[in-house]
Amino acid sequence: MSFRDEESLRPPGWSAAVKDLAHGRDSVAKLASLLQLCSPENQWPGTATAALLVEEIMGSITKAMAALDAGNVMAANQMDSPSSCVTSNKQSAGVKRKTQGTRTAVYRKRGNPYSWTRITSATIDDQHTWRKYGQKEIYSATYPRSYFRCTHKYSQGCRASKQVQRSEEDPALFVITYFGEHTCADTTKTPLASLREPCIISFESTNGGNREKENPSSLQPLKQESEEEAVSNISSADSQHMGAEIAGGYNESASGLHSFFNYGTDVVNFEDLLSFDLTEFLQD
DNA sequence: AGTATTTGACCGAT
DNA sequence: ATCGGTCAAATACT
Repeated sequence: MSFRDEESLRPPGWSAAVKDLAHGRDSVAKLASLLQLCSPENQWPGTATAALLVEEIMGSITKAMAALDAGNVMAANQMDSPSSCVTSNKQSAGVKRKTQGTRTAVYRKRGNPYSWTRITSATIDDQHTWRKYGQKEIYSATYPRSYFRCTHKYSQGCRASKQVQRSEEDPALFVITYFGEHTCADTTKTPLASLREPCIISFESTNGGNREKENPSSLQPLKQESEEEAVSNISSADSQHMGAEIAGGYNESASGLHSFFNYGTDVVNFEDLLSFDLTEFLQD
């Protein structure tokens, strides 16, 4: 589909809305930069709250832009015939595997700006059920990355997914990157909404980042949702130990539970997180 | 038996 | 050519 075709599908004011959101995003980025200037000595009591609010605003903008984009994609899909899900030429020539649909849309995830990252040292309950569909050794990364999709991807067409990877700086931490919004019926809380639980945003590096306990009620009881098992192949013995340790640690003390956003340079660059490619967004 | 996970292969993006 | 995201058969688990 050409850019012009997509443009004609957009509702009136679509571009203006995107531009306004982009402006808001820039403003939030500036505010985040100001907050970053607050050293531990000169922080005022509302620093943490302000940081949380900044993150929430950013999340809202992210979701709004994602929603606009999703609507655009839906419109685009409606223009495509069902036969667009065809086997690639290579595939039909190969015959090694069953046919797979085109992955044109799938690969948009690489560099996808509509994502948010969470770092946690324990299993957390984001109120969604996930199913692991892959694990990959990542070049220049010590630990493998695990891939999860929403359990209701096929039953309800939920497009949410997440990636879990052990932190390079602190192997006890897990970096969880969420993609897409849950549209499934069992959604009771979005990952961002869950951040309304006691939680802190850190604008510092991982090593020096502020951490705060997450609501213990958010622990995930389901095996399939445990992040420590998500990277189980790092070392099965280690992960088993870890799983027991986390479970036991929680019962005895919640001190081991930390959940925070980190937009520091070591893990997630805040600018990167906010760096929608507006040009691409408008033309994609 | 049904469901979830593991893991090698496939293939688009860079 | 390489990397990384996804698929799907095989396997494990309940």
